Amino acid sequence: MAVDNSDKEFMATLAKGLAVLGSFDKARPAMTLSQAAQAAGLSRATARRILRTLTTLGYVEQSGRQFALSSRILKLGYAYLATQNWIEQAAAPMRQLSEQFHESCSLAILQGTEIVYVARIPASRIMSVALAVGTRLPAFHTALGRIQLGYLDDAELWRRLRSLRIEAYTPSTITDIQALFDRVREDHAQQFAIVDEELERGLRAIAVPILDRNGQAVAALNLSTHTTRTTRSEMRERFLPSLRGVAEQISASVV
Amino acid sequence: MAVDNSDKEFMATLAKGLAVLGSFDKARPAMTLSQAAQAAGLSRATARRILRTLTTLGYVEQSGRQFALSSRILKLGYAYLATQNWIEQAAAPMRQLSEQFHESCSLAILQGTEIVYVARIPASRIMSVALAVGTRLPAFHTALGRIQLGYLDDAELWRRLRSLRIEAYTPSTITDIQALFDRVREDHAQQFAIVDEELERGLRAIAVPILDRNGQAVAALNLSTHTTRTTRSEMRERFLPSLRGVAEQISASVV
DNA sequence: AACCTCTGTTCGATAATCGAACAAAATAAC
DNA sequence: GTTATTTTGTTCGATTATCGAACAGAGGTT
Repeated sequence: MAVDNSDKEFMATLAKGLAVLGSFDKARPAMTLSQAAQAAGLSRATARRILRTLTTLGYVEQSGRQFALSSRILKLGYAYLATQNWIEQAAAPMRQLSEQFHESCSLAILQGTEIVYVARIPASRIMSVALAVGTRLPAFHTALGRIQLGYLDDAELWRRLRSLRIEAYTPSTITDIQALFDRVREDHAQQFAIVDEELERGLRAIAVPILDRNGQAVAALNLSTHTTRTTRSEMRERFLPSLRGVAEQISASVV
Repeated sequence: MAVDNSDKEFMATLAKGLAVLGSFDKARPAMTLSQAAQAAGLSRATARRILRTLTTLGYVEQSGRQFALSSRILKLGYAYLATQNWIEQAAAPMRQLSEQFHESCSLAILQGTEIVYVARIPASRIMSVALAVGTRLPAFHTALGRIQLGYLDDAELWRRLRSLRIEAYTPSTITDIQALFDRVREDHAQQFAIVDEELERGLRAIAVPILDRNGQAVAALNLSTHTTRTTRSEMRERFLPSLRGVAEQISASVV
């Protein structure tokens, strides 16, 4: 774990504790003491002290030799959402949008080269992508990310492009960084992004930005579908007007 | 901040860091250094080191003299959801239920004397209660909580009742702890709970338990409505069969 | 029963962390 | 613009929190 040795005020113990918390994920829903030590890059004794402290505080639960996150950890994530009124207020209009088009509707914030989902209304379908609030996806290969990246200046956009670890998730993934740059600029000009199958076969999504009063993107809103259900032009013609309407509604409550 | 002095392995630095993180909330979306020190019960120098460490790690953002949670905290805060497949898989059937009855549908877990929402499909209505995942509400005054409390033995149920700080949220709030106990037992016997206006005027909800393979309640599922739209008997007759059906579906994916 | 893996505990050593005190910066009041 | 007040940044020696190797104990597998 990278520690900022130059800053004597940096609290390594806190960082280690958060590293342990952050090592639980979908692939590792529960871990033994030794597994957690390995996942967080710590000694067994240190990991043990951290896990026992987290258990005492209620953020982790121990069951036999297995440690797992407690639902109390949601309080930390919720605190962020609770401080963003506009996210709460987005839920109902997003639901209406989802109902109107029978597709999933999501709200996400750009963070570095990723997006993080802050609200999600799943489609009422058996074949529906299950994504929870908190999920992170690559920004350059999602409509939600691409439209927000368009609000960065060229220097910052290139900086993030160069830091990207390019991965071809599907045969459709754009991997040339100049092509990605151009696409971000085009999407910005038209004020919406459509991304097809760059992360997953069959997945097509359209997104528009949520703007603050200074005209800066603070988030993006999307509708996603399967390529067999909706064409790109159908998205542009049928989905986009309503998506823009709801985005403006949400933007109005952003401070 | 209460520190377990008896346990020499308890990591107070980690606990202090989490106390600072936990001091951000709806009432305190952003704080200065001194405010955070006060809110977390720490010295200014300690709070400063913690906030700067959290900022370096990306969980907090500094803007001038103000510190606020960063959206990156969602990764920690919602990692719990990522570790629970059954919650992800619940989203689509919950959405279908919500569509069928045009009401909000929620999934919540009991924790002490509170419930914490882990999934929510809001009704497609302008007058819809905005509740985010992570929201906590009193268990004894909600259908979601009352039905889960029914799975505790008498001793544990009384222990939690006695620790309850009774508050009359509305004229309809049950405040007599014997009456609450009786109601929990009755609801358990009938395997569903209906709660009317105990937390908020006009709010009526019906909930059923989500069971694990040992027949223990791990969560509860509800549908909520406004008292003017749906009567208690309509809930029992129209909502309950479908609610039970979806609850069984969700229970099947709980491990 | 033997072996292997994992966890619990302890200790002296190290360095992380503390917070008071003072300097510096920002804000408020006039 | 000036002055006063409030808040934050920085530093230091002191304290103690934290470290991890080593060993004992527990649990699981063969």
